[in-house]
Amino acid sequence: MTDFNEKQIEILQVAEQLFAEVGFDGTTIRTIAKKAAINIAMISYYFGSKEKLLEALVLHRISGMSLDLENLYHENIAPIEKIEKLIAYYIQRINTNRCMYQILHFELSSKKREINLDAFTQVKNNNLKLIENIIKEGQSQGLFQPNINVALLPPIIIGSFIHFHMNKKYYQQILNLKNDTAFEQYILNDLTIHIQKTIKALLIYAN
Amino acid sequence: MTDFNEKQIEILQVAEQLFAEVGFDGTTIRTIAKKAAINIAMISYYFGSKEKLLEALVLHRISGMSLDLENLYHENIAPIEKIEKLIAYYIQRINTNRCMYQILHFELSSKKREINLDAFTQVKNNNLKLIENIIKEGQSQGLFQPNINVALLPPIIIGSFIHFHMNKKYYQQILNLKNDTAFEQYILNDLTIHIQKTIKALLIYAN
Amino acid sequence: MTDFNEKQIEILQVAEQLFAEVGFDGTTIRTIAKKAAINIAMISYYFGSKEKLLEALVLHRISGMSLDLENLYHENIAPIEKIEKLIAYYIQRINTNRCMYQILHFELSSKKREINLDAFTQVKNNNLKLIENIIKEGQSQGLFQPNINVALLPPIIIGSFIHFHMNKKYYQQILNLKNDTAFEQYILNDLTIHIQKTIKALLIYAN
Amino acid sequence: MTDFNEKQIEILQVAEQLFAEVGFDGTTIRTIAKKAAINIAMISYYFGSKEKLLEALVLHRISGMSLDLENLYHENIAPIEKIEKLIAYYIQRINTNRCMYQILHFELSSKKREINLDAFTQVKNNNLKLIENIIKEGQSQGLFQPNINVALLPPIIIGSFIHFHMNKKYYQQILNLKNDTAFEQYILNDLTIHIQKTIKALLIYAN
DNA sequence: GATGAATGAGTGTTCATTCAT
DNA sequence: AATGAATGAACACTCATTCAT
Repeated sequence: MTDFNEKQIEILQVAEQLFAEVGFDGTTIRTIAKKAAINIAMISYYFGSKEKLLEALVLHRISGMSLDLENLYHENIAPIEKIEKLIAYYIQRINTNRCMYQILHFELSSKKREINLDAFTQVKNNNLKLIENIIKEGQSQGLFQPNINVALLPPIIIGSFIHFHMNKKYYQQILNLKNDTAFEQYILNDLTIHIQKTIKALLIYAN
Repeated sequence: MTDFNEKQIEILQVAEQLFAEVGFDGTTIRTIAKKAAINIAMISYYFGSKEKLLEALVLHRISGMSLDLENLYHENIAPIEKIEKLIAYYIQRINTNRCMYQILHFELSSKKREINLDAFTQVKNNNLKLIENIIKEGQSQGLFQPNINVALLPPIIIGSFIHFHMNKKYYQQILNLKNDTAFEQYILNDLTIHIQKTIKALLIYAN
Repeated sequence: MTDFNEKQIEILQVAEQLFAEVGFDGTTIRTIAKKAAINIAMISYYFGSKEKLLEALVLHRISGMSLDLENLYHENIAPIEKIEKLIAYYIQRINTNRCMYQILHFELSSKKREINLDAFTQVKNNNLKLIENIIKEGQSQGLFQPNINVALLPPIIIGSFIHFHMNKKYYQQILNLKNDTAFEQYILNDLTIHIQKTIKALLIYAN
Repeated sequence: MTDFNEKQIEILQVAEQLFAEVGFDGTTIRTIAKKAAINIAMISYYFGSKEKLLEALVLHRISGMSLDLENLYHENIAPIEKIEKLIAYYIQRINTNRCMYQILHFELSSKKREINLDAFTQVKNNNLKLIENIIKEGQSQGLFQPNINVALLPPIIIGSFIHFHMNKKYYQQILNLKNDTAFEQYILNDLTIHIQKTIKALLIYAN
């Protein structure tokens, strides 16, 4: 997948952080160059242009956003447990790739650039398929409700997480999370449990 | 609240759309000026600077984002119905203020500018309080589960919506929504119902 | 013709000299700005871009390159005298517009830029027509040879002058012209006479 | 004369064409390198710098621009015929070396670079000497006029040709020369005859 | 109160050249 | 001998802002 050298990787990492923190337009190649300790010309030299750097970055990182949980489906545990595991893993995965999600969120809604997001679509399809399979299994066993709109489950999981993280300062305040570690812990514990509970309730509860 | 003249309102409207579409950094005051058919110098003249325009915009629009549902609480209907009504109203309200949400989402996570978002915090607190009251009512009647993390309900509602809308193209494709109207309709019908169902299940279902 | 303000005229003059001396590509807008004592941004501001400055310059100056000798044709002197007067005036005119000729010579043969030279074509056509009329007059009076290729007369006049001027250093040396004044004088006297003599011989001499 | 290897020759050829077409400043070493299918570093490596490449090119090509017509002088034909032959040969020679003439024309008038053009001066002196000898022969036989400014004959020949070629598009249009071949043929026939006629008239006609 | 003209700082990019290999 | 990687300097241009009127 990666035919990037050490310096290129360094540039990609720095760019990812900056694009996430201050946006693509808010990031100058001089800032990237300084932070990555490379010459300004290197970005054009390596990637062609600032915009192509973004494209390269997205392509480079997007593959790692797929849920590689093929074996989860075949585990000998109840579907509800699979869902729990999946959500926990999903959230942890989003959390890891938070920067890229931030970048993509902006680019998806921006009418400014037209970057190729086919790879991202692929990832979303893969993840959706995985969820769908587990749901179907639970439905065939009569454990889950029949009328589940599977396509709208990722929005709940991802959306809740992203929104929670976007409003970090607010939630740190009202939930009395005094530092970043506490916030991170809250995500991996309370928020995860909350989302698990929510999805489980939706799957099981007959309305 | 508004001591803005006609031209200023026009600028704010144009700015809101552009900031939402291409971001703050991606928007030039020349673009705003051209679209609003005013002189370039007017933005600095009226608002002080581009950044202060953003602040003025946020302040100007944020008040309208509060859920004005004081009377809903006192309506003589079951708490579960109140929740349903609240969610429908909430989503419709977010949908109306979509541009501003987009802007705020970026600014909240951006480390670039330090704009005063106290008013937004206030709105969030108000909305949270409203939800909390209805939940408590339901709980006191033994209709809702006791252990509800109320603070995490808005993330589900807003987050799901925002994520759904951010990935508009993707969902239009997989849900076969052929135009913008169909997409809008899907939000106000299917997505709303889905979120209502999710929250209701969470409130009622004992895990 | 000119809707340029004082500063714009200044820029055009400086640009003309520099484009002629070191070429368009050899001239930087910084050099122009410094020499014209204006801000770098002014060139883009006034003319749009460096290339558009060139176009504006050509358009601005080209009209002055037409031979305004309508009355010469109606003067009551022999055609041969008209030719003499025309050549003297022509050379003096080219000499005055030397910079622009230099620029145009390069642009005409350059495959790099595609600037609109219709106005220049017009000028050439006008000048050619004027010469043609005088020649025809001389021919109808039996003074000039009948088979004159009129279109090839300007190349002799202009070409000789340009080539002479291009090789200024060389001709200064072999003709012992010790300074610029002497060189200029040689052009207006000896070279002019030489070209007049050449054209006259061609028109009169039967081969 | 040439101690250049195959690759160097290739570079020189490519450079000559590009310098003529888009100018020295308009040509990048990357373009040369790509067209000559060599590494970018090779130009500096072989020639020292881009500027030194130009000098090497001029030196390399300039020797071939001398009129090698020593035997013409001793041919047993009338001086006027010698002049005719010389002009035809001269024009054909200039036409062959057109690219180099273009380059030199720009460099001669450019105040940017200071390249050594002694070799070119030598060539011009040689050519002038040759013409001078033939003229003197004609004068001593009483065939040519006595007061001929020999130094101003090359400007007529070269200048006319160069100017004609510079304005290729214009003359193709007004002379109805539909393609490059027709244009080339016109040069070798009509233009050559025109210049021959002009010079002959000047030499013979008593004014 | 309102604006056209003007500006300095900063943008992404390209340049000829160098250097380690 | 030859080259891919790398670089500092310079490029044309755009930016938000200011100021005299």
